[in-house]
Formats: sequence, C-alpha cells, structure tokens
Amino acid sequence: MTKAANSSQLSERSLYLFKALVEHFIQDGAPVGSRTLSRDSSLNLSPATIRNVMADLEDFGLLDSPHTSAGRVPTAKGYRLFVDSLLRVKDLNSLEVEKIAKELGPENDFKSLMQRTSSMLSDITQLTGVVMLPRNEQSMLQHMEFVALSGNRVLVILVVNDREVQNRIIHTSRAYSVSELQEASNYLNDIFVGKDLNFVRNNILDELEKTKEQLSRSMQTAMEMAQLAFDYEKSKINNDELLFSGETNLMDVAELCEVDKLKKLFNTFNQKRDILHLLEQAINADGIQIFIGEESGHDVLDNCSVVTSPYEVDGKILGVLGVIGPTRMHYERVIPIVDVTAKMLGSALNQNN
Amino acid sequence: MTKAANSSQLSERSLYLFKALVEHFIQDGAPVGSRTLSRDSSLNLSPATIRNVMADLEDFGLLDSPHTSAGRVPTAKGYRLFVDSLLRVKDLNSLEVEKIAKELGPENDFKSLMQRTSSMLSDITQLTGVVMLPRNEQSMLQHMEFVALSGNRVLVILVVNDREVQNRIIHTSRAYSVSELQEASNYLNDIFVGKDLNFVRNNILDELEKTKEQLSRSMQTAMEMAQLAFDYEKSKINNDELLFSGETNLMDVAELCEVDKLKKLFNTFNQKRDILHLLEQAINADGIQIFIGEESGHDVLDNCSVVTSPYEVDGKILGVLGVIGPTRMHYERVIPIVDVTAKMLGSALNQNN
DNA sequence: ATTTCGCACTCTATACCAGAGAGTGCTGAA
DNA sequence: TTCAGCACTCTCTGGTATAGAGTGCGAAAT
Repeated sequence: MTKAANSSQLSERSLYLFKALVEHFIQDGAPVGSRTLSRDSSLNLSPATIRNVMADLEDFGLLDSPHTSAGRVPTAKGYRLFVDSLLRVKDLNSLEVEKIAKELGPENDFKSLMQRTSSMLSDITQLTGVVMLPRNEQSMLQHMEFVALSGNRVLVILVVNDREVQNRIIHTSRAYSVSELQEASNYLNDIFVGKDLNFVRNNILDELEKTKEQLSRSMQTAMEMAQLAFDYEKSKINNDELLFSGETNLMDVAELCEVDKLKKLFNTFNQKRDILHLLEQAINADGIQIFIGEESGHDVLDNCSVVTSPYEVDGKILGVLGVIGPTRMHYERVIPIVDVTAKMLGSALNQNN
Repeated sequence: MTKAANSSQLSERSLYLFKALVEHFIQDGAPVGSRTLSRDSSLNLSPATIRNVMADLEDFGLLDSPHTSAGRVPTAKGYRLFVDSLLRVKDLNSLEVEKIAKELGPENDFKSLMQRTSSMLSDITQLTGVVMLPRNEQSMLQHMEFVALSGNRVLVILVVNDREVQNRIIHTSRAYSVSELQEASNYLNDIFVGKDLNFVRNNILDELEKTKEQLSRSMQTAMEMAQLAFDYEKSKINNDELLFSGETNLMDVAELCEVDKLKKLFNTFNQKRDILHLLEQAINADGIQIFIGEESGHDVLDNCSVVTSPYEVDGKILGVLGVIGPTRMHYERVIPIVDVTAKMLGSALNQNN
C-alpha cells in the first residue's frame, strides 16, 4: 500500500483533522486528544466523531498512541505526509532575510563564511546547524607555492577554488634552496593551474615523466615536491568536512533530554561519518530534502528530522547544508530558512568571497 | 585561618582518615559513612571514633555532608589539601607512555598535532581534553606571500613559527598583477622575516614611511598590502585558540548528568572565553596547576576540576593544555598524564613539526 | 583522656495505595 | 453518519508507611 494510495483513500475531512493534530502536537509536544481537537478545529464535530477519524488515521499508520489513555502522536510516516502534502510553508519575514544576508556578508573569508552559515542556521532555528564543506573533487587548483622550512621540510600551500587555502608540510630527502623551490613552483603552476585537484593528483607524475627528456635540476625538484605533496594528500582523509553548531540547542528538546540519548547523538555528530553519509544522499536532491525520524536509517536519529538543501554556484552543486532537530519541529519555518540560506550562501560564494 | 594552619593542626590520624575518605569517595562517588571507613581503613577504630574525627574535619571545612544521614563528601578545600599534601602520584605504565608518544608522532603537521593531543587527552582520561594554541604574540614571521585572486582580492599567506600557516583574503582598491605582488612580498620579506608578528603589526607602516623617499611602484603596492593585511589581523580576534575534545565523556559523570548543568557547561566550552581566561592563569605556573571546583571562579565549573600544564619549546612557554572533569576525578592518574603530555608535545614541537 | 557503646533522631529512598484526570472504544439511539 | 453515554485503561499526583543509612551525644569502658 503506497503513501499516495493512503492519502487518496482518506477523506478531505480526515486530512484536515490530521493536519490540525500535527500542528497542535508540534506546538505543544503533548499527545493530542479528541476533545482538544474537537474544541480547536473549526469543524463542529463531537469528540466521538473525531475519535473515529483518529482510529482510521492510526490504521493508516499515520498516528500512534503512546498508551491507551493518551492522545495521538504523528508517526514518521505521518510527518512525511504532513510535510509532503499538507504543509504550507511560511514566507520569511524581511527581518529574518536581512539577518541572514548580514551574517553571510562579503567580508568573510571562505572558512569563516562556512562557519557563520552553520552558526547562523542554529541561531535562527534554535536547532543544530550543519554545513558540509565543498568536496575536494570539485576543487580547482589556483596557485601552488613551496616555502622552505628548517630541517629538510617544505611547506606546500595550495590555493583552490579562488578562495580556499590548504597547506601541508612534507619531509624531503634533502634541503632545497629558496630559488629551487621557486623554480619548481613556477614550473608546476604553469602546467596545472586551472586544473581539478583530482586531475592533478592523478596526472602529475605522468605529466612530469612525459617531459623527462628535458630533465633539469628544477624539474627534478618539481618531481619530488609533487610526489610528496600529493602522496600526503592521498593519505589524508578530509575529516573536517562538516561544520556543526548549536548542538546544545538540542538539550532543551523534551524528546531527547535523556542524557543517554543526547550522548549518542553528540557522538554521532563528532564522528561525522554517519551524518556525512546522510548529507551525501541529499547532494543531488533538487532543493530541500527532508529525512524524518527512522527514514534516515540511523537509530540515533529516531526522534530527529534533518532538513537539508544543496548549495551551488553557477549551477554547480558544491555541498549541502541543513538543520538537525526533533521530528517535532516547525517545518513551515525551518524549511524556508534552510532554503534561503542555501541560496544566499551560493551567491555569497559566487561573489568570489 | 590559613590552609597551612589547618592541616598542621590536624593529627596524623585525622589526615590519614581524611585521605582514605577522599580516595573512597573518588572511587565510588557515594558519600562515605563512618562505618565504611572503619571497615576499610587499616586502623582498627570504631565508627564512633571515626565520627568524632569526621566532625573535626567538617569543622575545618574539609568535609561536608549533603544531609544529616548521608556520609561525608570532600569540599573544594578538602580536595585542595588532598591534592597538595596527601596525594601520591602514580607513575604511568609504559604502555600509556607509549600510546602518548605514538599519538604525538612526528608525522603530524602543526594543527593536527594539536588536535591529536587534545583527543588523546580525552581518550586516555575519559574526560574532556583541552589545548590552548600558542598565542600570536610569540609568533615569528617566517614567510609572507601574496596571491592574486579574481575581483580585486588578494590572498595573504603568512608562515609563522616555522610550522603554522595563517591566511586571509583582503580586498584591494584595484587589481594587482602577479609580478607587482611578487615584488611587494619580496620587499616585505626582506624587512620583516624573523620578526615577531606583533612587532610587524606595529612597525610595518612606520617602516614603510621611513623609506618613503625611494617611493617606487612596488613600494606603493607593498604599503597597501601591508596595511590591509594587518588591519585585518587586528580586527580578527583569534577565537580558535582552544581545541576541545571528548566533551561527551562528561555526560557519564553522575555529578553533572542533569541536562541543565551539562548545557551550561557545554555552552561555556563553546564560548571559549571563560576557559581561555582560566588557562591563561595557568600559563606561568611552574608545571601542573589545578583548579578545583569553585576555585576557578566560574559557577559552571562548580563540580569540575581543571588540571593544566603549560607546554614549552626551548624553555619558552607556548601554551597550556589540560583536562576538565569532575572534582571527583582520579588525580593520581590524571596529573601525570597531563604532565607527560605537555612534555611530549613540547618535544614533538621541538622536532620542528 | 581517649575510645567505644547504646540510643534517639534525622533524612532519604522505596513501595504501595487511592483518587483524579484524561482519553479511548464501543454500543445504541438520533 | 453523527453523537451521547458509559465502562474501561492508563498515567500522574500526593500521601503514608517502612526500611536503611548515618549522625550526634551522653555515659560507660579502657
């Protein structure tokens, strides 16, 4: 029985009541009973009638009751229906848009722009913000520089994507002079500037082999540099790809406030791996994608929803950002916030900041 | 009444019992009663006698009882006496030393060395690790580089202290060519390499003014670059000076496991400011310094102790590292761990990594 | 003078019970 | 199809009783 079948088999009235119930629950956090719904919905129906409807909704798997004499609570499937078909997204008020725009202003360098995006998301939603940094695969080499350090060490600086700086220290077989390194970097820059970092990684040695006949001292230097620099690159898993902020906001959420659950959740954030996988699923979504409760496939996120959106520059998707909170969150507010933020981040990045 | 007066007025036996009580409490976390202490201490004293002693200790402010019929618990003052005079520090077993050494191996670059130090501390102690990065004031400029970006922007790269790379993007009044920037950086490198970063910040404009008469195009470029780069530097508070890890370890600690307290604590970590101030107090301590409970002056740390040690290279103190945990921690283990880690970090840094 | 015993007392934690309140499901009537 | 009535279930709260741990103190013992 598909979701579509479900909702189409439900009457207009059932859906209306279901929507009212979900909204009520999101507001209060307490299971909603028939009496309450009868009072608050503009339909003039008695609690008894509403009970019948609710029983139907429960049969469809949209509602659940914690115990016999509690009210009803939406299931993950219920939230899904709510979010997909019933929700009317609020427009952001101009104050909020302004705040976002101000936060993502052009005076930020790349790293701090990303950081601010994350903390702005958590600030404005009072949930946990997360930003996935652009993946390396899409990094274009812009500049390469070698700086001699003491003790046979060389500092390699890579400028990628016109904004991001990566640096690493390599240990060389002998000390190189400043001018040798200068020559080597000039040489490598000539060949590889403008190329994708992955391409560089894969082709750098071939490329140098090809021109072997004109082997000069600077070429030899260049070869050792390149080899070491990109070996290092290969071995280093970029484990800093996610920026979280506002984790502590989740400590106020009633559904999660057992220390045990919180600990598991925070550990999941720290490991990054699971969340990274989740966000990767969203990277090709056309705009907002939402993972509700158990849909994420991770037990720790059972009572959580993740609202995500990819952000892009020139139609090229760079990464994903989003918000993590309880399933019981104000979707009508969170969704446009994530949406606008993704767009604004895209355009902030586009201004070459 | 001073601390010294206190402990000297106490009999040998009282101190022995006090020590036993503290150790017992650190082990179990439950208030210790006279009966328990009578049983476990090798002195053959009846509970009644021990009660008398405990009453004395309470008068001295070393013990406290949560309520009439609970056992006794050490106060901050009590822990202080314990740590200063009664504690016998354990030697680390060679396995642990090895683990530390392995973690802080020479293959790490500066940033990841610091990161590993922090997470190693939290791993090995099962508490929260913290490392304060070296302060800017002690940064020696090693190399300076300008990279032209698109749209009137220039990337400034500073290599300091032979290991650390700082970079920032500045917006210039016009576009500069690669060769102009090359000339400017050559010029500035000649003057300022080897100088302290603060000195550079303060003297860069004067220095350039002094040589004004030989005003050339490259000089003008250099002036604008320097001005912008170090204005930026000034405005940017280095708010990344602390590396925490293992925060979630504290969620198992019974004394703290109310969500409310944890939230406040984690927020304090995130703001960094308060902890930074605390660690700054420890920067000139001769080795290990410990802040117990209320001594720190921060309410959130009331049930916490912070064990710190400065780390140094060539006798020059670079920063502070340490561990944050409940006052009820295994000091005899934590202290040598922090101590050894600080020394090993120092020597790892000394190997110019 | 110090240590110990005995005893009354205090406070906490646990279990148990009763009653109120909220909400349900079902049946039968409108 | 809707709804009123009713019996039923489950949770929550407050009160009470009880057991257990530990104290403090005065008097006896060493």
